[in-house]
Amino acid sequence: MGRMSALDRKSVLLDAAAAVIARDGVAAASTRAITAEAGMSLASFHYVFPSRDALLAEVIERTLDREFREQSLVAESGLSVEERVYRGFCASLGLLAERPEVELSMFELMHYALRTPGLESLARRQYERYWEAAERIVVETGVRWDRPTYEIAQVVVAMNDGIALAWLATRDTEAALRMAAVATASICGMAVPA
Amino acid sequence: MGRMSALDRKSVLLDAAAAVIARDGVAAASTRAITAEAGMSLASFHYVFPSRDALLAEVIERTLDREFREQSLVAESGLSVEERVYRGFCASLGLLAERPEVELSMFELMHYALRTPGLESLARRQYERYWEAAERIVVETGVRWDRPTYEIAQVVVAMNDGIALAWLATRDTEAALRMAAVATASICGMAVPA
DNA sequence: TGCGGAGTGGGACGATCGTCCCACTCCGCT
DNA sequence: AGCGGAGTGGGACGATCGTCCCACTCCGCA
Repeated sequence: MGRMSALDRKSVLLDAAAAVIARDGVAAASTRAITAEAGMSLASFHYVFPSRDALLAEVIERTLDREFREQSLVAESGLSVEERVYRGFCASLGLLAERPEVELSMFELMHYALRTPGLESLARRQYERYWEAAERIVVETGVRWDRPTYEIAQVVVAMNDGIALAWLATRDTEAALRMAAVATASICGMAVPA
Repeated sequence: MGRMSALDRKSVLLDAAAAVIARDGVAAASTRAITAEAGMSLASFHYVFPSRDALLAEVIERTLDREFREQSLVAESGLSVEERVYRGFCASLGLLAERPEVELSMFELMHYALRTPGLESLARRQYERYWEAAERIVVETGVRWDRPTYEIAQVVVAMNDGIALAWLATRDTEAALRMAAVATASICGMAVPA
């Protein structure tokens, strides 16, 4: 590994860690596995990060932040609310089917944070960011709702997570799509007709 | 540790493993930690189980089986469907608040199975048992539904999981109760009025 | 009352873990 | 051109992991 600034190295290590975690799980993301994935020596790790947990904390922030960024309720004009919400769930399912390991590692990271002393607050904060990101999407729809948008957002997140977990465990796409349809109806039941 | 049959020992070890996993997580459930919890020597472990993974597989079956056994939609007469479904979600939330570690370990075990070669099918099978158990409860309500009961059950499980995950991450009980209310309305929207 | 085998304890193996240390290299500045 | 410090590599530390082995105990049956 050639020379590079500590900042670049940090970024490379974070990417490598995310890759290892997605491929082999959090438990397999040892300092050695991460540096090997990044193609650098073991010493470089502690030159940039004080500890493995410090890196994992940053991985959690970075990974979970990227999660919802890729998603947005398709705001094509001419589509009904139901159509847009349903497409949103389907898009989420598409991402899931495309890269199951990534979504699985998302859950793992959350649980790792919940288990690790000093990182519990990180889990809480990240989940609240989930909610905020979802709320932003809910607001973007322009639909009027019969209750606060953040409540809608929380329900969307919960249903999305529940469906994702079910699919990860069973790989039953039909069931997931059915659940998405029910979730859509449930969400849209809270929309106030224009 | 005195003498006991291999079968008793197996049971004691399984209980000890479940306790360690609930308290400290799957990653901390080493053979040493488990045998120490059970108060027996390390050698006894491999006298009963061929490997750590073999024990964990049995822990998964045992633990997840117990999960839904404790739950049932309160079938008190004179209560509306909405009331019963909502109470069911609340009962689930009560269990969650009472022993968060147990529910957290449930998720962890599921993810461990999904990550471990040879145990993926176990995860799938266990989740399908989840569905079956939930369906049994749904059928017990005696309510008529506008679609197959197993579809209702799958939605119930997904919503329950989604709400549980949100609560574990944020410990926001108010939000969880709100989501339970929305989930209830969603479920009951699929009930056919008598 | 022996005796065989099921059950038990403690130690040891090699592998891997997170972390640390120190000698070395090489870029950027004077 | 030389020099200081940021950046790098490889090896080593103690701890812990899963698994194994062997000497030992003691119950149940002949």
